[in-house]
Amino acid sequence: MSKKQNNVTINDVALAAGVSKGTVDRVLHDRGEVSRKSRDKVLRAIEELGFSPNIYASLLASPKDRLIQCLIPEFSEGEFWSLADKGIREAAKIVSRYGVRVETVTYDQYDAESFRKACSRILECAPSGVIVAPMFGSVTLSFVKELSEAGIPYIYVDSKLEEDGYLAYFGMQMYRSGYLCAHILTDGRSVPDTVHVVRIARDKAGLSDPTAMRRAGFMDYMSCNFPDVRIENVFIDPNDSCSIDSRLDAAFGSSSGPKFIVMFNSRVHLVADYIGRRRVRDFRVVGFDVLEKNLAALRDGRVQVLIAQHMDKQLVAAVSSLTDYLLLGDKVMNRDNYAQMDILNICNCDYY
Amino acid sequence: MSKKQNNVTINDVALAAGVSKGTVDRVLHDRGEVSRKSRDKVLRAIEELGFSPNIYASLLASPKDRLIQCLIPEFSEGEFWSLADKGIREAAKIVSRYGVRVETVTYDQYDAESFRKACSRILECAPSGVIVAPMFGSVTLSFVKELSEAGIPYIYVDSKLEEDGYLAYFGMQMYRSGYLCAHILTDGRSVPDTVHVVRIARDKAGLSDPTAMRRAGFMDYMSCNFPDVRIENVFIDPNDSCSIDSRLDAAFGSSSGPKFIVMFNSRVHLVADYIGRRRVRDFRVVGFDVLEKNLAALRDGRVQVLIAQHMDKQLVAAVSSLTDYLLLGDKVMNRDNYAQMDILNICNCDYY
DNA sequence: CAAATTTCCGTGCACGTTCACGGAAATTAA
DNA sequence: TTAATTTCCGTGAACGTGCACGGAAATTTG
Repeated sequence: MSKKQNNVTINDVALAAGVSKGTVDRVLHDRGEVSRKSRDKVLRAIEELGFSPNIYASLLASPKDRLIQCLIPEFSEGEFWSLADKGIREAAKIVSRYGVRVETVTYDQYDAESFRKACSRILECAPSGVIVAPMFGSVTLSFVKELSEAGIPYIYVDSKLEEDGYLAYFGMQMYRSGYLCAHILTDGRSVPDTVHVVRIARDKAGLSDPTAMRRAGFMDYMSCNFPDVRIENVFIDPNDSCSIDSRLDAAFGSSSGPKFIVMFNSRVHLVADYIGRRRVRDFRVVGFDVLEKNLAALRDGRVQVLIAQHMDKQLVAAVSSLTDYLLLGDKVMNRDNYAQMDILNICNCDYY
Repeated sequence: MSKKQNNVTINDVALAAGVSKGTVDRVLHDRGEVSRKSRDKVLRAIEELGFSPNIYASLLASPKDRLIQCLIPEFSEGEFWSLADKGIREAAKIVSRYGVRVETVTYDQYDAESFRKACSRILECAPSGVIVAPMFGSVTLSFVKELSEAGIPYIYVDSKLEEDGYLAYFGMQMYRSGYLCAHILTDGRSVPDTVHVVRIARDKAGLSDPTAMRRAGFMDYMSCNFPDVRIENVFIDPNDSCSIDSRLDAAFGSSSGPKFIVMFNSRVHLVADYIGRRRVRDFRVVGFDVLEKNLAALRDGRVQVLIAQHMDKQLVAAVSSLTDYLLLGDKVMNRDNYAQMDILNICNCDYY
């Protein structure tokens, strides 16, 4: 463990180029006031000596107050987005060592106006970087446009828009996850005539359904591999809790054969509860996301498989990437980071 | 993005405690030569002011040449341990920004003497930290003992020993993985009378078999859930390539029913090749690890499921953790980091 | 050619730690 | 009491970069 390592400093470069360190610094940061000739000499010297700046000295000398703001939907304890917040808080602890603060800003995912307001609050704060889980396309577009103009880098999580200004994306491939869901539901089994897709979501017009692509992947797999199986959608209003039983009774009541059920959002535990209450037998349920309630259902056999992404880890990764970018400047990161699709069953879920 | 953030410096502490910064520094690093009274005053001042040292200044002022050495088995391109090396190289790139160098040191995993030599080479280098994939228990024990005495922290990967000096562990839970393997092989299917466990490994005495616990988990699941199914071991010498066909012919040749096959190390592609050559039909093969050859077999249906761990990510995590520890000093890390057991099938393997 | 302006560049302090050095204060020995 | 130790502590120079300041050199203007 000897001393020193990269001896070549800004001073060495200055010496080699026959200028002062001030000039080298100006070249390094592209802030002008340097003649062509000096610039070339400095650039050549940097190249020859293999100089790369000492990040510690650099960070020490420019102690900016850095703030990362994360814009995600509101959540209650145990809900899907609380996992994201857990990741954010974890990341906050880590990057605080580097002098970076992290804040969570939430909005009502069913209210575009609330999203808009959260956006403008963030723009007022003028943070060093932003992480956003977008729900409203057009609002998001104008938001990230303003961020770009203010020179604030941003990262998408959960889903992303078809534009090109983002620094990185962390999320699942929704279509593939639906395809996988269908495979897991059916592979190696005798599939009943009807498969039920339970859809518990507020059905407001104009909202882009984040699970639409997932449903598409599911349908494609089924129509390709089981063209004769009927896919029956069961729509349920999440606000009307007593409608769950009646709607599911109506859907399942008639037949007594095996029931194959899938759900595309994180609320499969509601179906599991129904199964528990009604003592349903001979069923196969595949759902998404590792909420506590879903895990409980997995453990006692009311759900067979959960397809999960590590939402918390994704946010840790997003915050860490953004921090790296903020501190180290260049993008060592991948731009698109697709979350792993984890397959959880009763056997491996305790080790997730 | 205003300036400055944590104004309280070592000087403020010194002022508040009525001593000099030198004394504060001595207290901070526990290097003695401080009276009880001064020590208490400093400690109280730190507490009151909520002082925490600026890591950049700290790192700048103590430019040690830090080296992490990683001790893993030798490998050829595409083999299991080359994935680990890939992770090491990736991590090396990341942590080089922090002035930390990373080296891979390899040994012959079938030759204890080679392992011993690699250990003493590392001890000579006196690196700042070590990551070790242990294969020989007793040699490893004396190795880590010497590391401890030299004050060199070490991290286990892949497997760990029953001792208490390690900084962290990154690896799979072997027993659980065998249990999961059995579940995946059988769940929801009609299981044949005989299940084949193909064991391709050099069978030298005195070597601890890293897959022994995995096999135990598998056997426990089977004897619990399918007590009547016979588990037939098929031993094959990896050096004698032509023995593969004859041994497997002997094992499978007689019956014509469905064949259930598992392997506990990463060489399931050898069985897949046999299946391809012999055009075996009606089989279910479950194996481990995402080698390129295994993935190819998964893609064209010669293997149904692979249970995988992200060996590369694990090593990235291990190197990063060790770097954090080396640079930041305290252990923000978890001690035991159990790798996720990923279930790969033909449907999701391309997105791994 | 001198003065005014612009372009360019060197100097030196600041950032907050680490640590060697030397010396003051306290303790012990003579 | 003085000298010799030992214990304890303050001082100040690094570490390498960022940036403000002021001034020299080059250019333009009158």
